[in-house]
Amino acid sequence: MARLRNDDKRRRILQAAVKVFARQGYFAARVSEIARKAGVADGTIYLYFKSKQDILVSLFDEVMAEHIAKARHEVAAASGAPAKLRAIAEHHLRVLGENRELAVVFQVELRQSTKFMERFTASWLQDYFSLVGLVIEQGQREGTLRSDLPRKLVAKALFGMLDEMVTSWILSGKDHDLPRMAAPVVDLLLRGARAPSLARARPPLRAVAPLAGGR
Amino acid sequence: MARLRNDDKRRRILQAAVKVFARQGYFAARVSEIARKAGVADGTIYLYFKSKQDILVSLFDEVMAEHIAKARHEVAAASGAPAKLRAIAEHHLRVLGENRELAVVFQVELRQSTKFMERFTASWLQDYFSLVGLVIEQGQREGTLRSDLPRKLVAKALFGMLDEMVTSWILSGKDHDLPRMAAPVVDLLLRGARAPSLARARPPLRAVAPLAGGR
Amino acid sequence: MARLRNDDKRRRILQAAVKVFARQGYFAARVSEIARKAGVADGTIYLYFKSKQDILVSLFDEVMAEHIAKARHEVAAASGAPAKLRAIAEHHLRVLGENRELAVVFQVELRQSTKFMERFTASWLQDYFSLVGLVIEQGQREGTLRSDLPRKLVAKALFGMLDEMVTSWILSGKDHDLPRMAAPVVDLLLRGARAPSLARARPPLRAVAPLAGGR
Amino acid sequence: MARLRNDDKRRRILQAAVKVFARQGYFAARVSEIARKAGVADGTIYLYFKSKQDILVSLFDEVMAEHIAKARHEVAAASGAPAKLRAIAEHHLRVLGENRELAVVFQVELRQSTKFMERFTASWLQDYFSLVGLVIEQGQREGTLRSDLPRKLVAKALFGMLDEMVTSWILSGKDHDLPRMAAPVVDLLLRGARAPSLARARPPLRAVAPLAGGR
DNA sequence: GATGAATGAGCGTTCATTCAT
DNA sequence: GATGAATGAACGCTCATTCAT
Repeated sequence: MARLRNDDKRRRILQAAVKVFARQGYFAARVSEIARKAGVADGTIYLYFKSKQDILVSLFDEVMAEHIAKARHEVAAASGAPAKLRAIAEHHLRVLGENRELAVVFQVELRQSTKFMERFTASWLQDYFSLVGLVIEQGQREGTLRSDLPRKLVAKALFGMLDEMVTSWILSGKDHDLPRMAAPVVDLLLRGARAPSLARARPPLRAVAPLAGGR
Repeated sequence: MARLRNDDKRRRILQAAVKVFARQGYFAARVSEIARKAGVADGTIYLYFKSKQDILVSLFDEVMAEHIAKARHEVAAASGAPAKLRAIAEHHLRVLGENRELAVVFQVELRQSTKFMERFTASWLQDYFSLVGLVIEQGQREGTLRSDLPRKLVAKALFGMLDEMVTSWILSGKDHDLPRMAAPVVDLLLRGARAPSLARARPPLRAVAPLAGGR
Repeated sequence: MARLRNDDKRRRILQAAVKVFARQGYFAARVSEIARKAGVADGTIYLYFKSKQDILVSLFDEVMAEHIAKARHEVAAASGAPAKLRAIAEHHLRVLGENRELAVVFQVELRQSTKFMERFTASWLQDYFSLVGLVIEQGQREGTLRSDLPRKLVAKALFGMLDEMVTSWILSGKDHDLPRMAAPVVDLLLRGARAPSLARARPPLRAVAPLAGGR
Repeated sequence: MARLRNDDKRRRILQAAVKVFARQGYFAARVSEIARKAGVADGTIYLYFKSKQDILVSLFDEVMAEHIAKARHEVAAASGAPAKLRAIAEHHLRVLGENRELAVVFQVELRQSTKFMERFTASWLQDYFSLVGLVIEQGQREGTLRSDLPRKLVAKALFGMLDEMVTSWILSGKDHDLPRMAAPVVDLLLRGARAPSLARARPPLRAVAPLAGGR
């Protein structure tokens, strides 16, 4: 019971923090404004979090814990490495595309310092990379992906491409559908930009939908 | 003469700022420490820059102005879209790979706020994207790149991949050679990750050198 | 209770401010010294006042609010315009004569800028002038004051005379009794400096041109 | 020759200072702005004045030196104490009424601190008071002024009345003619505010106690 | 004499955090 | 547990003054 009430208060603080961090940026954000928005006293924040920074870190950890599990699940449900990569990309863009404020916090505020980024990298990003790595390995075994691919590099490349799509989407201010971009990104990653040589008789390519906006 | 002395002082301030921003982060950086490192009085900073933030913005603008010109030059010197893309990637990684502190400032500190990022995006990144866009267009005309490529998306993808390589390199703390990664990144972008289908008789791929390090 | 503590703290800050402003002048006064003298932390000042200037303005407003009421009361208690004018003068000199530090703040520090003075003039001084104006009007009706007096000018003159007495007293450094001067000042104002001529058959007074505007 | 050029520069600095002090107030005034307005370099100011404060003090001293002499002259030219008092009042109001900026500096900026005021009081104001004192003494001898007048108090009263007229005029923002007020002020001082009683057989005046102190 | 670039001391104010209630 | 009044360390920036040219 007390547990429930506490959890509720903690959640309200985190939700308020997302809004405030997104709007003002981490440094300009005032703990007292988070408290006001969460409907608690300033001091109460410190019953649930060690410090202002701990709010940001907790935010990140809890959102990640939730989504990394879901991502693994979706990957497992897809069959074939290409489909699994598409699932990863879709999940990545869907999670951030559904909540612009959260996306701002993840794309901008979490990258305030090498300290934060190292932490981010050491925990969640390694999981992300190894998930992609496993998918690639499987693709290589099943023959759908080139066997000479440097796996870590591909993982970083995929993350980098998607990350840029998200950042671009945030800054564009436009409201086009972010997850829609998963398909063309993965398509580019899989097929590459190079024109097929004539000798290879290829069917005409399905045109990729023109992309809205941006950055 | 006076010109020289001023320029020298301004440059020393900017150089000191790179070091201090890289080490402490923009917010934690103290103007007085930049002054100390530059060998000038605190007040002197304000003869050359309007504010602390103006130091960061000027840093960015001046470094960009210098390198964007060089990049165009190198692109012009390369022949064929694939080689031009490689030139872009190499330039990107070389500039940041040569000066880790500058790279930290560009990868981390400049992304402190949506304000900064919007500025960055509106100026330099658009140039970057349109440069890549032109190269792709040329590649499509000359038949080396797929004609159905969404140009803006490819530009963003390339930037995102390289950006992630730089960030990864910074955070890894290791000292492998960043520009070396230009080739495999562009190779992946051009050829894609997908295995060639058997029907297409392809020569064995040159193995990409295993990538060092990290993140 | 909390009310008491707050009021007490606020009062202590104002009292400390009077001392510090009087001794150092408003500009040279340090907020941290006011805090130290009031026995609170620097930041506490800003729980009660918006800014350093707000301390000065509040000081003025609160002292005025208190004394203007008392002055009206004393005026009401006196009978006849001459006695009422004497009451005003006595009150004026008594209030400032009782607290030299407060007098310094009122005579010197509050006149730092046209901004402050305009504020002062617009609020309290208008009240002062209209109080005197009413008394003069009454005196004219009851026949104790000349009917051709320009009321506003007399009000300004009385204020100016008393104001100079206070300033003079402050700067003299001596400790004679300020309120004692109310009688001779009012006597001079009432009777004038001119010697009575024994047989003076006086021509009717030329009316003084009505005075434009003012303050 | 050099003398001439210097004097010109010095004068230009003082003229610029009047404008800047009047507009911004002494503390907010920037030495560099005075320099700019005077058409000289910042450093040049310090060839003519010891400090920012010295500009203000010099301003005051030089304007006073000029006008006090003129005032004495005008007093000498008038015959009879009442006319002499009128001459003083007219001079006072004319000098300040002719140059609103100078008036602002004298009424407001010069009263920034007890330091300044003590200086002002010790020099020029004593001259003012003794000039008035002599006139009163003469009036008493010639029988035009009451023989029981406390001379110093009358001098202060006259100054206070005129001072308030000037301040009032500055703050009113209106542009009525200041010197015009000399006559009614002196008339009030001479005749007093009391209505003449027709058949008043007056008892001899109770002497006012001699006033202590200074200024 | 004149310049103006350089100096560096100095301070109002904010706000994360604490702790008595 | 919850409160919110109180704390006090911390710092970007200004500007009167100097002095090398």
